[in-house]
Amino acid sequence: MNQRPSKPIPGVNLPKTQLGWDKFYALTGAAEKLFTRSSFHEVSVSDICRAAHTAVGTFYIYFETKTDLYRYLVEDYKRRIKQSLSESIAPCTTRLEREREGCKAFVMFSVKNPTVYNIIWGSLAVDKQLFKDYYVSFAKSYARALTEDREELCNPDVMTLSYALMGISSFLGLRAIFEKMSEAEVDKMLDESFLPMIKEGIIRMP
Amino acid sequence: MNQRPSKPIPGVNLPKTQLGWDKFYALTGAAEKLFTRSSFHEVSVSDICRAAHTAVGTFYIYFETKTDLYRYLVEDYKRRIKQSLSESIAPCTTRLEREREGCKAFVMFSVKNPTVYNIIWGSLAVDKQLFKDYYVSFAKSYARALTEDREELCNPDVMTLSYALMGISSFLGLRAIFEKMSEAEVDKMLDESFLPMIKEGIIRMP
DNA sequence: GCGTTTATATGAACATTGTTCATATTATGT
DNA sequence: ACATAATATGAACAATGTTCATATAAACGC
Repeated sequence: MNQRPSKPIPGVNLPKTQLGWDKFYALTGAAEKLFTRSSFHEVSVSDICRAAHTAVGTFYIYFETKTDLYRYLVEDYKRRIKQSLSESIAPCTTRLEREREGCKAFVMFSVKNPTVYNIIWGSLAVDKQLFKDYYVSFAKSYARALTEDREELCNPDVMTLSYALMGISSFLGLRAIFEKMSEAEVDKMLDESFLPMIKEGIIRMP
Repeated sequence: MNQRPSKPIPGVNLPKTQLGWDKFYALTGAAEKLFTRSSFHEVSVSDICRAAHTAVGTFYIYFETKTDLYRYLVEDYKRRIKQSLSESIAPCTTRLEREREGCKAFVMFSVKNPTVYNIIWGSLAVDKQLFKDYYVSFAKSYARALTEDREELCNPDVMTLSYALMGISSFLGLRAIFEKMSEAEVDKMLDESFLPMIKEGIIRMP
């Protein structure tokens, strides 16, 4: 389930024994769970340690600050989102299908991991550069993918399209969380509203 | 410049004398300035009070908690954004124009007040309910407005449209901040990419 | 004007937080 | 089996959000 980080993360000291990894994942898992219900400043380090059955000192072996644990969660979510997207898009053959399945993957990921918004958008309050890098890099790879399917697009401005599509997915995911949507409801929203929107537009022209 | 809140805000005790209002705006003004550079958790109540030349006790006359001051700032941005939107949309006669001018108003507001993302999205790291209330109420009023122009829409699902359009505006605003766009560049993006998108869609259908 | 009440100002004091540290225990390599 | 590195622990510290008793200023009735 948990995948060990490949590249080093500033402020995070990765364990070197199995016992260490157990404690490490106990801490990150407990933190993620606590952040789902409460916000960053409502969760204390001792809350996290109590939930993970560790002492406070152990926390500071692996994370230099409480913020660094948060930074680790950002990187981990980024990896998981990209993986979920590439897996769901893989079998698709048209851009339309890729947009539908990509949007669905993101929305369902959001429903299953509502904390993703706290982590990604909340990164604005932690490290603005981290936040900007996240979306700029996401937009670039999105634009690259759209360029490959450019003959299937109405408009050649793939960068604006990328931001618009990221915005749509992000806010539909937000709504899905707010309304605790089931997968069937998400499918319905995508088929009855999202697909018509990207196929025909929003405003009916005479 | 400052406009006194009309409706009561939970956790905020509005002043009843001129001296009170002076201190109140000194506190909110200092806080907004401090939150532009640092995040909610990095700014202490004593930082705010020092910048506003008030004692800590005075802070707690007007705000029950530090979070309640933040809540006031969110409400103030909401009011300013809604005002900017309604002013820019007022002269429009079609839904298409309203979407263009509404989107432009939001993007230009973002460019002129980049802190808006720190405050609104940062509210996730402060009070999740505050964040949810902001977007749920925004979506509702957006959907209400779309319903009035329903004969001009391709699709009757105004709630999904609201979230999608909020997403597009939000992310185009984000891009405009990242790339420090000028008003001319924003106009170009809206005319060459945003308008075609909502008029004809994104995927070219056979 | 004067007296009373309400509103506001103040910073020391308190409880809780993020963080550090000295010390004890466990794992690893030879 | 031993030495070294890695990990575990919770009491102690500095800083934070908040409260409170006390002092000053404004508002109001007469």
